[in-house]
Amino acid sequence: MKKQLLIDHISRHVMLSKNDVSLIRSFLKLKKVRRRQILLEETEIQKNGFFVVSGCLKSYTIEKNGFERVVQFASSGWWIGDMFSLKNQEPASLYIDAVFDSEILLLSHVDLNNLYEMMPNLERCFRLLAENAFAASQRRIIETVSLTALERYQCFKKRYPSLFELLPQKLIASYIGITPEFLSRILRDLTN
Amino acid sequence: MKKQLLIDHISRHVMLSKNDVSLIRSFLKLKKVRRRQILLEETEIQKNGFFVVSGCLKSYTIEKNGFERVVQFASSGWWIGDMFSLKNQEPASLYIDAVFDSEILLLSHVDLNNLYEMMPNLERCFRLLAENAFAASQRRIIETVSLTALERYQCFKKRYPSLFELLPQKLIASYIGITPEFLSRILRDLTN
DNA sequence: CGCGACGTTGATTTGCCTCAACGATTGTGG
DNA sequence: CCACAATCGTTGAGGCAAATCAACGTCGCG
Repeated sequence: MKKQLLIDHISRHVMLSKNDVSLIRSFLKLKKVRRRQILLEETEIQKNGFFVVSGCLKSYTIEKNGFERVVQFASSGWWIGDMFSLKNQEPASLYIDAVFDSEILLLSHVDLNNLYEMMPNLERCFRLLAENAFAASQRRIIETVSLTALERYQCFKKRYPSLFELLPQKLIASYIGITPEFLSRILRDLTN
Repeated sequence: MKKQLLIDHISRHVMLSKNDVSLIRSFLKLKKVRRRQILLEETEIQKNGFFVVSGCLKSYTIEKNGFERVVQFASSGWWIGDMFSLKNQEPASLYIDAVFDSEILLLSHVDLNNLYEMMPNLERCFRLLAENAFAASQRRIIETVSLTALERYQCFKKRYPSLFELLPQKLIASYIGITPEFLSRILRDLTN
């Protein structure tokens, strides 16, 4: 069943009792979303964390000129959200929408905090997740400022091969911080 | 006493019993470091997390051309480290050194994990810290790619006013991802 | 004192963006 | 099922933000 994917995901980090498992399951809600469907908008307060079962979501900002700047992709087995908004229940600064038709699990901020009280193990799991996310994010900052556009492209391809195959070029360009036109030129020059 | 600063820091997030406090204190080691003293080098495995009591540390990478790229500053009351290395006991990809003469507290990876077993509260504290660090890091990625050099400079000044006053211009330039020469030009144009 | 680190400035180059136009593909409503 | 719109990738011309390289003044410090 769909919820099992999340249980497996958590179990990879910490041990869960049968009780824990059914408790967690009871708080999850499955949701199907269609391509381009928006799940979170800027200034909105994010109540639920999103865990992707199938398909793919992305978080992004919209700049003055209307340009979408992708912050993160999340395909099967990944969490996504606006951490500031979720944690502090403040207005979000990110948008989140579906890149393809997707299935996701919702876990509310309130329920998660209740689960922490009941299961110190779960708190450990989310500590580890946050630490990993932070480390990856630090690495991305370094890469963003110290690599060229081509190097960032190759880096993305190597690190997320499955995403790389599915995503339109345009979104990859946005993620690595260049315009679609310039990515197109890079690829042309690469194969001449 | 110096260790109290860290206790206060933790107490801002979670409640600690007297027992907890003395247990934590027993694991801390105070260390004085001099300006430019290196605390962590690339490929080294980081055993201790660093909590700054006074002075200022920075983490950075060194690029092919020898250029130092600052990833993070940490002044009084901040943690700093190579999260990947610390968590997984893998070779670090960052250097850490002292910007000024500093005093820091060392907390070993192993001791911290033992403390987690004894104090679920502490695990909560570090979950919150990691989540905050991740959120801040995400925000920095957005700013890095979507703001101009001048805007990033003003952003830094506003967000870290105390650091801003102390740090040499060169290091601020490195942090916001430009050359010292270009920052110099920006400032000249700003005050004409 | 003399050296090294820092900030400044000029000249030149370059990586990447902007704007505009054009096929190819996708998808969608009539 | 076709026609038309929307989206995507591509290409060209031109422009700008920021890097590079080199030279020079200044200051703090050993």
